[in-house]
Amino acid sequence: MRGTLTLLKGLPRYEVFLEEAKHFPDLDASACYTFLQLLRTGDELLALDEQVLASHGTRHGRFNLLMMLMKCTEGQAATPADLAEKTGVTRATISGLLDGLQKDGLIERRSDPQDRRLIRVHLTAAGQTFLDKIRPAYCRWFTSIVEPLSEQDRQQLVFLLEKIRTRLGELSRKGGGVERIA
Amino acid sequence: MRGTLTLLKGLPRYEVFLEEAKHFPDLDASACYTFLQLLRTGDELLALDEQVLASHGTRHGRFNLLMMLMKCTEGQAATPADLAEKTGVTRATISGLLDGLQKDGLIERRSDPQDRRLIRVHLTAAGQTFLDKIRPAYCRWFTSIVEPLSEQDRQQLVFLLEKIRTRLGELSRKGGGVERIA
DNA sequence: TGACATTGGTTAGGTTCCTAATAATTAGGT
DNA sequence: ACCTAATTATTAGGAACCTAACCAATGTCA
Repeated sequence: MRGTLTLLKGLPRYEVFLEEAKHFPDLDASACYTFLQLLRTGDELLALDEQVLASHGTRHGRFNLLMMLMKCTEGQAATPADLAEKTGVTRATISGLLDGLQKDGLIERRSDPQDRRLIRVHLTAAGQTFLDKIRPAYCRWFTSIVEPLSEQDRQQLVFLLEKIRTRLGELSRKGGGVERIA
Repeated sequence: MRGTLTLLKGLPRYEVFLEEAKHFPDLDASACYTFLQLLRTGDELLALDEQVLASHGTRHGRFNLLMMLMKCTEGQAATPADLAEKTGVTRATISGLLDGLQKDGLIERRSDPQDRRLIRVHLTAAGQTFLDKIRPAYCRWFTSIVEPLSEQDRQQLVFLLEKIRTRLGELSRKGGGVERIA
């Protein structure tokens, strides 16, 4: 959060492939263009999201974890393994994130008396306060992102992305999606 | 590249916000849903792309750098600063990436006799060979991603993403896009 | 009861990114 | 010419992720 106009990023390998597409007719130009646009949008969105979170003193990993903890208040408190599965990172990563959050007093680790292998992770009052402070601004930010899209645009976009995600799911179940298409 | 069915990832804070949207009517549910879908698709696409590159023995950073070097063959060879700007990472990161690529013999650093501060980065024959070997498979992979979309779908998707990216550009020029919207 | 695999959390070590500080070189102004 | 400012590449140190290896606690089953 220094430069503020960093993040022009944009054009890593994208344009290179686009140029390729002109010289090699066997390369499907529309596929190339669509993929690149998708990849680039995702990249820029993630980067800006990270930047927004950073401006509030947090990061992707920590924010996800806190949000997940807030959700899991009913019933037994979550264990690190639960959190790993739900946030999609490894248990080792959770350990590291919890260390940081605990040091900042946002979460607490309590060992489970029933099963002494388990750790129960609790959001502290400070953690809850922190989330309550951030969420309104975060909601405003993501609302402003999709603001230029009409209601119909949004439905269309969600529909198209759903198709892509379905495809991604198919491919990732195989060996990374490359060997499969021989 | 071990688990092959890793990458279920998916649902970090996304669902949590979706649930929020029900309880707080001031939270625009369609904006929320669209944003989350976009973020998640981007995340999954990037992750799978990384995995595909890894299966060919490379990674995002290195691949982008090599592709960029391949493009910049005409005229003076690129300097690390050029590459940093064009690939959208810092110069420090470029230094690290070049170290790795040089160790693997894919690039060469030559100092510029005119301006002795400058380093000229050259793709070696091995580097070119490496790229030539990877690109066809990479093209097949990304083609397969957008394959389920019709030509019209693709145009529509690119159009919508362009709108989003324009918005992202506007917001990132200000202070991360949050302070601006008071 | 005792071997044995399984499960949960952590640690160790590596990677890619970042920011900030550094040393070397060039450019500008007087 | 000389002092200062700007610019280049690099290093140092930190964060978030990963895989692999580890130990403790639990479950299983002869």
